[in-house]
Order: sequence, then structure tokens, then C-alpha cells
Amino acid sequence: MIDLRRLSQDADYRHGAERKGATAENIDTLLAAESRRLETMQTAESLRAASNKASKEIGRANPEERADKIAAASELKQQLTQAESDLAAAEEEVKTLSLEVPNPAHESVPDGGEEDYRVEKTVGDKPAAPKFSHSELGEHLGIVDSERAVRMSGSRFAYVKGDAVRLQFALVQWAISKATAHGFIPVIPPVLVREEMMELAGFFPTDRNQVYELEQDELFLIGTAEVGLAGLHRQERLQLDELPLRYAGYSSCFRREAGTYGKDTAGLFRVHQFDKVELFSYTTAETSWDELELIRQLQEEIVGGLELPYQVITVASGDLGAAAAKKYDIEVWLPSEQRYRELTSCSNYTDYSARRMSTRVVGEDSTELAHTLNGTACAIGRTMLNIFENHQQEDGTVVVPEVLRPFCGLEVLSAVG
RNA sequence: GGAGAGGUGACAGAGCGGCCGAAUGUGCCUCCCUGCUAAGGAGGUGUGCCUCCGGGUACCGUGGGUUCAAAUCCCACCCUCUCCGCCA
Repeated sequence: MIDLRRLSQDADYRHGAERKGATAENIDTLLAAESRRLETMQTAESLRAASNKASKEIGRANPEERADKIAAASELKQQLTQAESDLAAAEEEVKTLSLEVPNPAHESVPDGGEEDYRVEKTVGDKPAAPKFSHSELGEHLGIVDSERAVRMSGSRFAYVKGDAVRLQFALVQWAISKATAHGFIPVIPPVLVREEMMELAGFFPTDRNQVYELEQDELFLIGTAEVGLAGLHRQERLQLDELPLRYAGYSSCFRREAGTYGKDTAGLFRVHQFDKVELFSYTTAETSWDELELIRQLQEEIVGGLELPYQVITVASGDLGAAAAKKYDIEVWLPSEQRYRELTSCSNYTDYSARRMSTRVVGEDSTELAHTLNGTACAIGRTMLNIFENHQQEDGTVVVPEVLRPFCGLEVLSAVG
């Protein structure tokens, strides 16, 4: 949720929201609704004050005065009921309209849409197309079996087998050890959550059709560990000296991938179920921008440590999503497609998400909303497939990155069986 | 899945429909006393929102209801705990 007071008073803030697609009309309508809400709230509260006062007098009144006083209080109560329903309507309107206004973009974010990102840096050499694409390689070695998974569960599922499993666990261990070194606390969150948590974490209603629902139990399968980490300190007041609070959540993630028919159908690139280590930080307003850089740096350490060629981009304002004020993506060169594909991303949500969650920081002499950030430490499936291609030798064998060897004891991936 | 108990402030734990934002105890903060510490004494100690900065208002698991008035009565839901069953 945006800061309505600031939206009405801070021109830069307002401009940031407009850069993300909120129209002047959206904003003015919202602000008008907000001032109506404040007005009706004041009316309702003063009526309630009068009503409370009248009620208290009844308790102290003589028996013979009671009837009159009750009648008078009853009259006030009717007015109050009306005022309260006006207020509820005004609040509803503000709530609905505020969903249309995204978290303002940071000044360093370029204008434009999906294509208008800014490349911040490029690292590593881009290999030529490999002998096997990642999906061919998986089938070739028998370590990713999509064909049988179709029988089991349908398209966009896979059996991961043999050395791919060992590689997966090595990646998890490696990523978590890197994150831990930066103070991130490892967490395994629940993968099934209530509807309310999906809303509070900002995934509902927007991404509702991307989420699996277990109707019988009214629970939802998370699409990322971010859900559990964002909700960890809901309605809590964090102490300034315990910040930043950093978490690295490891979980399976489930996505329906609605509306992606025909895209990336082969291999592990886009599947309904995958594992991921997700970073999440709670900070103050003063430190969140530094924290974003820290997360990005950690992500680069991970991707770079795996010796994958990548570029870092700053996502343009129109492609940010509602919550992010700024977002970096790390895109890895995928040799079979001869282009960069997204592997990780990290965002500063500033206070937008914390406002909805009511996560606050108690300072020296004031309490303010926390700033939250999140980022991918390692999307296992996608990282593996990037290794399959970028570390593939001319003969089609795949060399395991140095840093993972202590964790899996493999130098080269072998075929199953 | 079956049976029962319960959800009140940092914690423990009271609370007749009005004088309850809520006793009391512990903890915490300030001060006094005191070689130090402990003990003892005095005062203070929740959060959100609105504000003409005087205040006002809301919150006792959540949401409804009854009433002039609800922590207190009614309904539904959620959660926790105990026992039994099942189980990685």
C-alpha cells in the first residue's frame, strides 16, 4: 500500500507513481476519496464521542431520568449507525482505489517498459551453442526425465535424477552457505498458506490465477518462499538494534504458469514445481538502498562463483510490478538460445509491503514502518540448466563448477544407470 | 478422525453488562536509600488512527449479533493445549 499522506504532499513521490503507470486521474480520485474518508471519520468519531458520553450518563442517572436519557442516547445511536456506514463506504473506496496506485519508482529507475531496462554490467564470455541444449542434455544423461513425468503429472513437470539430484543439493548447500556468511538466517517456511497471507504478501488478487489452491482445506501452495518470509513479522514491532533481519528461505515453489502455453516447454526452464532459495531483508528507510546493493552483490557472488556469464539490468519503471520501487535482474547467457535469460531478481519494496503487513521498527523516539527487500539466492532448476549449457564441453560432458565440488563430490556429470 | 479445556497488556493472572484500556504480581525505566550487589521506598511503563495538540477514537483470538451501553451475553469461525486413534 502506498503512503496516502505522502502522496498528497510530496510531488516527487507522486511523480514516481506516475512513472509506473498510475495516471494523474487515478491519483486525484484516490486523494479525493481519502479526504472524504477523513471527513466522514471525523464526523463518525465525534458522534461516537457524544454517544459514549450519553451512555455513560445513563449508568449514573436516577431511575426516573433513565427512560428519557435512554431515548436520547438511542437517537444518537441512530445517527452514529448512519455515519459509520458512510465511513465504511468511504474506507472501501479508498482501499479499492489504492490498489491502482503502485509503489513509486526510485529516481534511478529508467522510464519505459519491458524492453527499456538499463544494463549495469556484463560479466564473463558468452559460449557458442553447445552440442546439447539443456533439455537435450538432461534427457541424454537421463538426469532430467520430462517424458515420464508427463505420465505422472502432466506437462511442465520433471523427474530429476542421479547426478542432477546431487548437483541440486550441492547448489542448495552452496547458496545457503553464501547467504549465511552475509548474516541471512536459513529458514524453511510452510509451503501451504492461508488466503490471507497471499493477500498480505501482495500476491492476491493480482497473481491469483498463478497459484494452486487446495479447495478442501482453503490453503494455497506458495509460488515462492517470499510469502512465508514476508509474513514472518506481521504486526510486529522490531527493535532497531536487531536490524537488519535477514532470512534465506528454502522451499519448493509451485506455479500454474497460466498464459505461458508453448513457451519454454522443454526441460527445467519453466516447470510447475521447483526449488528455490530466496533472500528476504527487513531494514529501516535509511538502510534499504544499501541493502539492495548488498543483495545484488551476494547474487553476483553466487552466479559469478558458478562461473556463469551474466549481465545485471535495472528493470524499467513500467515493468516493476506494484510493490518494487527498484529491481535488478541478473540474466544469464543461455548458449542454446544465444541470449540472456532471467535467473534472479531482487527488489526494494521500501515500506509498501510492510504497511500492509504492519511490520514496524521501534526507533529512539519514533516508530516507523520497516522497509523490506527480497531477492533470489538460487533458483535451483534454472541454475542447473545454465550449468548444463555453460559448462558443457565440446564432447557434450558437463563439468561441475569448482565451488560445488566439495558439496557433491562430482567433477563431471555422469549418465544415470 | 473422536473427547475435553482455553484464547485478556512484555510475561503470569483477575475481571458483577455501565465507575474497565482494563486489578494484582513479575519484568522494565527514573529517582531515593545503601561501601558494591541484593533487599527496601516513591513514581512511571501498550499500540494504531484522527487532531483546531486541549483531546477524541479504536483495540481483551477473528467476524457478526443483542443492547442506550459488551472483555463481560448470543452465534459462527480461527487458533492453542490435553487425552485417545493414526502416522513421517
